[in-house]
Amino acid sequence: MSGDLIVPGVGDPWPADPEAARAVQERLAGRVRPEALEADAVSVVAGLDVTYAVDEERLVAAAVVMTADTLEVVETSVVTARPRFPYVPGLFAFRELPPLLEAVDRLRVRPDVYVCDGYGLAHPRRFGLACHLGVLLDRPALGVAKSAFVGRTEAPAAQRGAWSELREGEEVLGRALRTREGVKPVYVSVGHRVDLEGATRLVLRLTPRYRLPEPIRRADQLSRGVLAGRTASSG
DNA sequence: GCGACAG
DNA sequence: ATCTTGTCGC
Repeated sequence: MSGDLIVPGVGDPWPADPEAARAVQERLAGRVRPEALEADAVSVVAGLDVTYAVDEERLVAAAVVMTADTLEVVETSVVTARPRFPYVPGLFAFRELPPLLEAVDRLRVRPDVYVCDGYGLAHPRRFGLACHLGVLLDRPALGVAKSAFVGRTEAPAAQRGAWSELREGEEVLGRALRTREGVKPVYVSVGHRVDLEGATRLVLRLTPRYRLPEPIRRADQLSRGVLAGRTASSG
């Protein structure tokens, strides 16, 4: 069932170059299965993020599990690794996925949704990091990016909650969502087993104060802290 | 061909 | 992404 999946690990294949990586994306893209997500019913989420060292010789992946209602941290995990793939726009899942999957694997609590820092379907081959992670785990996942990569969008209204479609021609790839009044929007897209409306509403639940979803912010802080040599803190 | 290009 | 403090504004 999973024998042909590209999963990191001893003996598992991993694309050696961009061409092979793109082929992997094109093949796995067919496995993405959007489905309705009842955002208000989500109780536990995991925010994922990766921080790089200056020279990019080392990277730190972090997973922060939080309750969706009170945004309390339930569990965290951190994995340090060396990148297995160069950074290429559209292919960074091949850099971040190995340590992220390891971090996810170490969690004892299974979150309802994985919130990724990057794109889902809003990707050149419709298979961004959120799709890749979601498909490999066959679990709900969505992507939240800080800038646009593919597609075009009109600026959403200034108030929090306003959004506009991110589209390429007639194809809707995601939404530019205003999570804070008057602040630059974030780009939300479907990863796996969620829909755009549900993803949008969940992201709004996770952004009561800052521009980025709290789980992603916490994962970012955690990975940065570890990379900087700071020990696990409680803040 | 040229520029732009998630993190 | 990363290098980096204070500062202006709601």
